[in-house]
Amino acid sequence: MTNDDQSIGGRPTLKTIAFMTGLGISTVSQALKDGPDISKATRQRVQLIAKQIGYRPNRAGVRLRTGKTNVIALVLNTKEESMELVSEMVYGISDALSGTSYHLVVTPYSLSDPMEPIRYIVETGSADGIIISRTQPDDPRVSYLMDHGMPFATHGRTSMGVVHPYHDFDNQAFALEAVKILHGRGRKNIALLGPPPTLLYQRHTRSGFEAGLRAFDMREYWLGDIDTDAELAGIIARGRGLGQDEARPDGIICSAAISALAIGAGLTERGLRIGRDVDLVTKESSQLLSLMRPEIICITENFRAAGRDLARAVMAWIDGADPANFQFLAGP
Amino acid sequence: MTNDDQSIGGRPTLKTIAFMTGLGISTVSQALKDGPDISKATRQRVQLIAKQIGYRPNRAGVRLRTGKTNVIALVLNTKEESMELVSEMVYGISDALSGTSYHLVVTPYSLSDPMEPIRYIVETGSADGIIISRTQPDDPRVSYLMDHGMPFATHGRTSMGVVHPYHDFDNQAFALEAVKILHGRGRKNIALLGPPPTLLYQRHTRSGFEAGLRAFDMREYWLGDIDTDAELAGIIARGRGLGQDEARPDGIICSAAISALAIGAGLTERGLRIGRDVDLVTKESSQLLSLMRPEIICITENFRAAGRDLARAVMAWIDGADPANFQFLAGP
DNA sequence: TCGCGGGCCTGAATCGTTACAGTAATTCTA
DNA sequence: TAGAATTACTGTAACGATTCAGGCCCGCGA
Repeated sequence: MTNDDQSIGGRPTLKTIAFMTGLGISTVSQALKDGPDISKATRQRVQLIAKQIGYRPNRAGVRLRTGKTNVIALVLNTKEESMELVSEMVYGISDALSGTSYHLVVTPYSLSDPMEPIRYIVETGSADGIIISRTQPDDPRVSYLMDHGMPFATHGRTSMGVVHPYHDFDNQAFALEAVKILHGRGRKNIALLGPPPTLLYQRHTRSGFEAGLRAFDMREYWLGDIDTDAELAGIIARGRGLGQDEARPDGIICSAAISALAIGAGLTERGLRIGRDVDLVTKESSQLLSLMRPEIICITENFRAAGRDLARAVMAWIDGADPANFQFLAGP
Repeated sequence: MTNDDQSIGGRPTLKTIAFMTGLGISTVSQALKDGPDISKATRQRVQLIAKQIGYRPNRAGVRLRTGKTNVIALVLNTKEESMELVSEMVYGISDALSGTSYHLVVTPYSLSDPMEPIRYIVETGSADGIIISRTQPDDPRVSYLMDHGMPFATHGRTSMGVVHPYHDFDNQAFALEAVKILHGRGRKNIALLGPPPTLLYQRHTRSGFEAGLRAFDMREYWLGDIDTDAELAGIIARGRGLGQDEARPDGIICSAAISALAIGAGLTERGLRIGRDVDLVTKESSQLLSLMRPEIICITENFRAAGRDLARAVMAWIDGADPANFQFLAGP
């Protein structure tokens, strides 16, 4: 015999409530989830007691029996993710998860293989849904997750003809808007420091940028083979180089706050004044940049909202909703 | 009868291995953890097969049976935590956790009550250990966790006469060093923008600051009732105010990068040049600040290392190690 | 009055794991 | 060589939850 002594301590279980109400364990279980076979009176009685004693279902028990983990996993890359993204995304997700039974597990990976954490989660069934970032146009993680029937949502879109939830910033609109702003300030010769070509939003950015140039009859200053994922030192050097170039750009559009800072630092070193000699337009996700460097023009990307959308999308998919209904494109 | 058909699909369990080896389930369980009652030959055989088929213990099963969750919880405040801290701490912890059976659950709270998430975790037993930040001199979370026998580690120290693991940046040494640097640059009249007095490291910072002033025969410019937790707008305004003050400081020491930026912005607005009219020394945790404002003098605080230390400390405590052995003070 | 269908509740089986009390077979002791 | 001790392994009972096949009782129709 084990602990039949329900009066003493420990965390309440169904057994505790069963003992208190004089009902059977299975009755209590059903009553708590408003099963139709249980009389209304009993349901209310059970639920009242449960609330009184602060009953909370044991996650391990539920998970073992049903396979439901009540966990959402956020998979991040240790190296390449910006600090704002990590922090804000975590908060956004937690926000959406608060009040639900879900917990947030963060699973970073430093290894070169982005599939590894995904495979681990699927194989060990350690989450009900996954949120991934740095989405690629043809992302093997997406096909893998689809194949294995694991609900997920991506930060950024794919171009694989697969329908899945995503939240994406409208980088095309951003780039177009940025060009427009520069045009409004009389700029003509524009450089673009965009994301690396492995990420789909590079194409969106590029496309918006080019559309803008055409619309306003401006020309591109080609920055060369450099992107926002490059080493900061390299970006600074590039900025320095621009300072010496006769044909230097008079406007620069940048897809990441930190890269804007870096290229700006390089320009400043060479005596170019931002906001006068050159205009700098960038995305930023906190008010930090615009507050501290008002001469840099900022367009806000809200990672917290992204986290919220993604978490809600994954939960909905888990609950059987149509993933097609959870594709968000956030305007600048 | 249920699925006795171990040959088909699904994730391998002890039962699978038992079937394959012809042994009993409990034998397999023991063999996998090198139980002394099992012959060496059998142990090796079982372990070989387990490796071959990629057996991983079911977390829910273990958790239900043993109560061990294999989870470390990181509890953060949504509002007050800096983005670098969140991001870097998460990575540091993950770093320490990788290769172990632990998962990291992040539990932010936006409510005013810092005890709430702590209570939740303890009451529902949803983690084996907890990492908390923004530690106060007399922190109710610490007493609660001690009382309930839940292993934890704090970012920052307490002054409660309770022995527990912590990782703290040596803010006393930082402040002293900062004063020394300012002295080396010929500064005399120093202001301190420190943390709020509710946090213990305010005292450490203050003490190092005052020791430095005494050692180098410098004097303090009293900033008034303002700290690094203040609204940015307020800090900027304070910086602006300094620009108009005849007796203004010629050196400012700041405990947070973002506040340094803010006060710097205020100073700049009033035409004071940082690095010439005033020197600004601050802590920073990423290279971001040096990029934004190279004229600000930076001393690095490494949150990633903090996360690593804290995670290791908690795991060790869970394993029964003496918490007194895991108190880290990181030099500037 | 008999039978039958609801309404309301319960017991048993199960998820994967571990702890513990056995149980054979073998070896050792006297 | 009988009995004790050791070795190597196994069955059972939990941990807490859910599911499902009953079971009992009552009322209603024939």
